[in-house]
Amino acid sequence: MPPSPSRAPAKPSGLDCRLAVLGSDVRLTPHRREVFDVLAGSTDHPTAYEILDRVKSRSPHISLATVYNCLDHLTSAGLIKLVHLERGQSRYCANLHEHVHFHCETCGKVIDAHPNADFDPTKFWNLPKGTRITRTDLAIHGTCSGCAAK
Amino acid sequence: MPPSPSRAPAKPSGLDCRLAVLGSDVRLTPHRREVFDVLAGSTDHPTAYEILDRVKSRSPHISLATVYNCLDHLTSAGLIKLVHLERGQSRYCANLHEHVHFHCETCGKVIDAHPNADFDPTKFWNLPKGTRITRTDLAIHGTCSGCAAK
DNA sequence: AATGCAGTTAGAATCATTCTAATTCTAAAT
DNA sequence: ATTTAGAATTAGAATGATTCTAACTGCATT
Repeated sequence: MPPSPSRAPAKPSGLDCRLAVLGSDVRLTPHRREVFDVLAGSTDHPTAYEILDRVKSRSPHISLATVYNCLDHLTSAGLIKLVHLERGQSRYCANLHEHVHFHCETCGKVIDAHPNADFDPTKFWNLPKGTRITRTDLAIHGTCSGCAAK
Repeated sequence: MPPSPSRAPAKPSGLDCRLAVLGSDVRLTPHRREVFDVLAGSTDHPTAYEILDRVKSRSPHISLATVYNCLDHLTSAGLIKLVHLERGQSRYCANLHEHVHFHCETCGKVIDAHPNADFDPTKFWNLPKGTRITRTDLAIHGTCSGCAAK
């Protein structure tokens, strides 16, 4: 309904830009773009509701259902990642570099940690023969340096 | 306040047995024991609701709220583990050996995989100095050998 | 026996997410 | 330019998972 205000210049229309990643692709509609941009500009792993809040400043009429919709599309296209650290709300992350999530059990903060060496899960764990791995999610729980200092 | 810690050997009733693990302890009430036993006898990472179903054969009147209650107590005592692999229901696991979870995205099955080498997360990821780790959760997603064969 | 408190319960309440049906928009075909 | 089919979007309802509430039970200490 909100006919996007400022459409990108070159394209026939803002809708027709696609981004191919990992073999998949998504139509980057204005809302999907905004959701993606908001997430890409966040380092705090926001929830769907927090993303709604942030997108609202640009698209005041966007609905929560649309945010979920956009997030689902972006996730299945591999443009963002879904993170489950606790019960309750899912969190999202646009950092596509290989990384793991550190979750502070005291303040709830989630920090990305990047690898300093090659990590191959099959080196450490015995998976049944024939298993195919598509992705690994490592969550490290504990106390962040700030909370530990107190 | 669970009465006196100095309650020695002779157990006046089934309620009074405790199990100390990792510094924490729980009163193993009959329900908590049953919930624990059901989980310990399962290898499929059941949800709270599935656990309710299984406990019902022994305690037909147990309620879902009590199951959640027991699971929370057992979890915070370190007797069982909470597993988050997907949106939706949490799953529980009584395997306390170091292991990771393989999640088949096709059939939904969750398989425990055990280590064949020492795994030290700090060897691979740069965490801010001062971070304290209490536990790590590694989820490996993919296709299990059965599904991959098809 | 009286008291106090943890454990238990059913059901209500809440929270997160998904679904539904109506509507709007886009892209391709006329 | 118009039509058309299908995708996107919406508000609100519905569902599902979990937590909360208030009442009740039963053990354990007084």
